[in-house]
Amino acid sequence: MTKGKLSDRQKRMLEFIQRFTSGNGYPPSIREIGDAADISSTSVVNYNLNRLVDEGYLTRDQNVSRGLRLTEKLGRAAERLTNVVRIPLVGRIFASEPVPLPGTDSPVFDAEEAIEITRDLLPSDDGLFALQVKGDSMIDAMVNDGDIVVMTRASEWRNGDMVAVWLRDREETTLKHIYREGTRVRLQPANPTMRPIYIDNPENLEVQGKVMLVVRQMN
Amino acid sequence: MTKGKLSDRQKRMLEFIQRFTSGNGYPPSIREIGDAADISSTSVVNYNLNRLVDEGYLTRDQNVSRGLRLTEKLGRAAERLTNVVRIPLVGRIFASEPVPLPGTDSPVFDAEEAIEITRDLLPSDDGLFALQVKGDSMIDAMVNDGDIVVMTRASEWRNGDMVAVWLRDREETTLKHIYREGTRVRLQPANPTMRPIYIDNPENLEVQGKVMLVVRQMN
DNA sequence: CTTGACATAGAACGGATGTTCCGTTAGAAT
DNA sequence: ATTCTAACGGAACATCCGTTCTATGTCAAG
Repeated sequence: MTKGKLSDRQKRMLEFIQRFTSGNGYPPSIREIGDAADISSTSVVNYNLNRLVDEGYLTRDQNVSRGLRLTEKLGRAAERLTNVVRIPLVGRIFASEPVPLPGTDSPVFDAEEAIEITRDLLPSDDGLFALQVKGDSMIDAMVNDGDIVVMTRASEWRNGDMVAVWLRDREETTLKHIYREGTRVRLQPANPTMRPIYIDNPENLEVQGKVMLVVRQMN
Repeated sequence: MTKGKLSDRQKRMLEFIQRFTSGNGYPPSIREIGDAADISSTSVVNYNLNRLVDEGYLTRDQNVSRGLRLTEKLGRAAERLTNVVRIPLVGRIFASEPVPLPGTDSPVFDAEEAIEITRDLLPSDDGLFALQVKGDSMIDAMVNDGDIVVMTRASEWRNGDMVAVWLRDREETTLKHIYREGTRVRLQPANPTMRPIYIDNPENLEVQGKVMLVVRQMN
């Protein structure tokens, strides 16, 4: 075999490994590969698997059944797998109520509802939760009824962040860009035609989360 | 065990199976699960695996080493792989120019720039392309500068759809909800506080795509 | 108390699966 | 012709790994 080129057998093997793995959720055994690629001897399969390792298409774990995985050179299965973040949809967000926060207890698989977001849309990937906006009260934040807002629980914020805040005196939740200006805080609507709110008493301000992403689905 | 609830052991097992599988590319063996979940007996691991099958968290293949896979209830590797749609980012959208449409020639994977979206956010999955909004001119559609709009090329539309239209007489692109009303067409801004536009002459109206999804990333 | 369902532990069994060894063939180089 | 190497086939071997069986403890129902 010329270096860098694959024989027909090896191509069939790779193809089968890809198909089998994505179909079954686990890789094929040596004998299963042999059957699929018309190779009667397990040693030959083993031999060619090692060639494929040499060429950088596979990695193998010694003495482990089905202990192979495709490298990035081919299907980026493992990569894509981690490219999706599962975010629990913990509730709805109204203007008239504080943001419902997720319990710290709930592991991922207890969440009844969740949405999946590709990681490249998000800067970080933990402490995330999602809320569905109910009502038209967030239109000054350019957020519609039905939109899904993905937030981090982090209570620290930097100038310009869009945050969900609970205003104690007004008893109101809003989404605004937040800026510290000397002793007071400016809450700036995303809609540039609308006026900011100024908060002089920090007691009235409760930052409940930082908005990372807004998703709007048309039906 | 109460039906529908998981014991601590079972949670540990699931968590380990997830971690192991995504880390190694193949599922763990019964004994590996036992070691990780502090279970000395393989039969107990087997027993609890079957319970997890009963609860719908797993499927198993008989007499196959590492023959496990997580079900959709958790998020399955192979499924997640196909659960991502790659959408070409074909350009930017201005108010002052028609929507740039993707060439029919370019296959998905040749696109230099693309975004990946999980399929459950989208009703269909072909003929999709994405545009980044430039400028504040779409704020009446509740769409901000920098937002990404995912559209279908389909030129047919139904009442209530949000579409990208090119208005010939005004030489302007806008995003509006569209309604047929007798002989004329009503273009309704998403922002409920704003007034609709009425188009009497259908010649002036060119529907360039149907908006399926709007994504806003905060930096 | 007795019973039965449930969860667990340990051990043994046997099939599934990776590994190794030996022999053969084909082609290229010397 | 001889030699070397890559590739292959078959079989035996060792062990990895799923399955099964028996025994034990718990707890609520009868």
